[in-house]
Amino acid sequence: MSLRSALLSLLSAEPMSGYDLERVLNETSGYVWTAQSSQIYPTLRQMERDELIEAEERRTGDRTRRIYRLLDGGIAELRIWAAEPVAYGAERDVAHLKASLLTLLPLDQAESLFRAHLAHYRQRLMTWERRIEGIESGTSPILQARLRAAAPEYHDALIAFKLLSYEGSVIRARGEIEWAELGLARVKQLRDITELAPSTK
Amino acid sequence: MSLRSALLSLLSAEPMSGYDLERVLNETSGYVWTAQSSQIYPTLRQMERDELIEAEERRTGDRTRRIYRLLDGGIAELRIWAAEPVAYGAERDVAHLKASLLTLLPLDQAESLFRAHLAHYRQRLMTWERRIEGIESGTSPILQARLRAAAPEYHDALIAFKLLSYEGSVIRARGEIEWAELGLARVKQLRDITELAPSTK
DNA sequence: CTTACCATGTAATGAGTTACATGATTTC
DNA sequence: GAAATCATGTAACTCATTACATGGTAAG
Repeated sequence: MSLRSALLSLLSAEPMSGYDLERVLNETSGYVWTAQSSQIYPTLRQMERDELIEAEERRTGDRTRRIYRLLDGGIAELRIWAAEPVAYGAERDVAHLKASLLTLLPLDQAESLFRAHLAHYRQRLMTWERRIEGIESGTSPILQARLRAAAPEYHDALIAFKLLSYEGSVIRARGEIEWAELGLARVKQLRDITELAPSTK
Repeated sequence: MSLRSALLSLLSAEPMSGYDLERVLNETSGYVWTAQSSQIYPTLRQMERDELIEAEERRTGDRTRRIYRLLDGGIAELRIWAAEPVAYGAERDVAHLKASLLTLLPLDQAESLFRAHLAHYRQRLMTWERRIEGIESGTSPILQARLRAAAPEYHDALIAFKLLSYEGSVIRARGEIEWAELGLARVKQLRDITELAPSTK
């Protein structure tokens, strides 16, 4: 149900096509959820059948776009879902699993795992920080749409929670960077030990 | 392939049954991966067919246990998998997704989401910290098995990487706690604003 | 006129969850 | 002798990924 909620959430800002939703979900907004078109389009059709959303077909020459609009049922479902307590489940992380196997590998490969981890999350961190700036400076188009659609007394809350969402990603990215740096330090330590070992023996 | 690797990794410490593997994976070790028995047993059978592991059947009275032992092919596959770069994919988090929808809910419900988040990760944090103590004090049975199986010159690396794996979980839990506290602070702020609002109008 | 991007999907497969099934052994 | 826990699975289903299919429109 999470993808449905993510899509409904985006549609609560403004009506959009499946193509738009995919872009906002994956690129532009870098949301806390992602999906590919092959999952998005069927999900939209299903939500349409469930009367959560409604499509308006728009023609440009020979091509048809389906612009989806949120219905009352959709808002209701979104509210219900958001209010349900989170079912905290298993935490799985391939990078951390690999880290636990590093004793099987030469130290160089351990090092490159952490370097890649570091590079990845530094990149992510930059992305999220730029988004936060975008919200603070009012550049974010989806937030602008949201603010237009909402009564002024909700603007503070809208901005506060939107920021919070990205701040969560920032905190996480910082944690992963911290961990990767710890990993690199430990690899260095071990390298020093093994370099000393032959002479000690 | 991650579950296979997690299982192979545990079997590299010592031979175990499917039942043991489930317990170590989920409870005892609180590993960076989890799975239920319904997924573990078929996976073991498949790995047996692929000649990565080998089962020895043991009878206790009328009951049969299958004790799996790692084969050379299993170690090889584990090495290859660990050396492959991590395919960093989509990050999905239901709690963070819900947080982005909190404008739809009364502040009380926003608060309870963060409180639940806080409670959950405080619990987790305690678990991981206890495991780290267990490794440092040499109480962890699976680490003991690993150390028995490995040459002494690898002991430092074994402990260092095992610790690192848990430290990653600790860093993460701390981050989630930080985020939840930030969320609670923001809810409080908003509550103050909305309480003032009627008189301002 | 060709490349990039717009736009919507289907089909097959894989990974993981939920629910169910079955029975033995140990512990109190 | 009842309850907990040991022990191994099967079946149905959901969610997500990968690969494919198809064609239109806009920009250079």
